[in-house]
Amino acid sequence: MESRINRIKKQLHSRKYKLTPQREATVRVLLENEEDHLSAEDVYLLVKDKAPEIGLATVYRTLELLSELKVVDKINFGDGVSRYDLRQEGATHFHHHLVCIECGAVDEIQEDLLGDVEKVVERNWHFKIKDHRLTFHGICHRCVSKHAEVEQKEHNISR
Amino acid sequence: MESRINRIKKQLHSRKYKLTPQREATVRVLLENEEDHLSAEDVYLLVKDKAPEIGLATVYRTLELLSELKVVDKINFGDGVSRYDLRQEGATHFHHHLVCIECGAVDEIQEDLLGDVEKVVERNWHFKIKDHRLTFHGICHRCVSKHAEVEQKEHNISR
DNA sequence: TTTTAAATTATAATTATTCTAATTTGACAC
DNA sequence: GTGTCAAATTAGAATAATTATAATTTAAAA
Repeated sequence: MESRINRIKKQLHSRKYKLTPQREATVRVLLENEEDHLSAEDVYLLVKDKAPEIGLATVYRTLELLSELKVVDKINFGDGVSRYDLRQEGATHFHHHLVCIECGAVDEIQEDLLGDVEKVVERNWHFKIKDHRLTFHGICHRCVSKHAEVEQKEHNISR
Repeated sequence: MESRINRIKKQLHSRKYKLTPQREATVRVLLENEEDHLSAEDVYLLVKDKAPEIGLATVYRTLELLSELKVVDKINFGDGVSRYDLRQEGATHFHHHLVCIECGAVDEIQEDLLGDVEKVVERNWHFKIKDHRLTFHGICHRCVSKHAEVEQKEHNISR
């Protein structure tokens, strides 16, 4: 964790930005909640525990800065809120998401599934791809197996 | 166009909704601007020409209703605005987008590029896919060729 | 035509995000 | 260590997008 923060600090410095306490607290919150998909408000509330004097505007500015540096990616899942997701260190592309329309869970796919598709797009549409957003909407593995259980029960009853 | 509206009317009726003049005007605007990616506000302004008494809230409600019916898809390209995009009749999935980071243009890809990827996701993640959102961010063919022109000019000068 | 649930309007309220102006601070030069 | 100053922060106001409310109107079935 410390080394990760140090590397982000260096990234900031190389672009003449400072790692202020507020920024550091924000980064720590993101690292500690790596698997979540926090909104600016969520981050703000969590950062307040570490640095109670921080303002919401600072959180927004910090998240925007981290987006610029490609430390986080900003994404919108269709509710009206932007969410911020840590990018894996060294990853050149944003990872993919599975959004469950039943329970609302958001799972991640770190594998790059789009290599072939991107080749086709670059060749056929003459479009130079810099990044992508890929989200699947459907039913997550937990809800799918919940359905299976229910069906099993119904089957038992009808015997 | 009329037949398309009639089919949408039937879709509404089959779910016990009415095709009010406001809704019809909204659908017409969407059909007339099929290649654009209009925000609710954009739609509102265009509908006002046809039906000046319409309110913005009605446009929002209508667009939400059309989303439910899968006549349009709601999408967000990262500016804070939701945009509404007509789905091709009979298409089971939303089409893909190319967003140019230089000129802001949004182009569409109607081809289904994700067939194979979706099979992999369903098999490996046990996720039942219902829909998807795929957007590429990069440089559109127009801007790419603009770059090429500039390079050509620079080359000519340096001769 | 009448009836009635559904839809609309105008406006207020809410929510997310950005801006502003005054103040504070991190980091470098001395 | 101290002074300096651009960069960053804060609090709060402003803006923009979207949704809710309550009174009124209307599409369409009987």
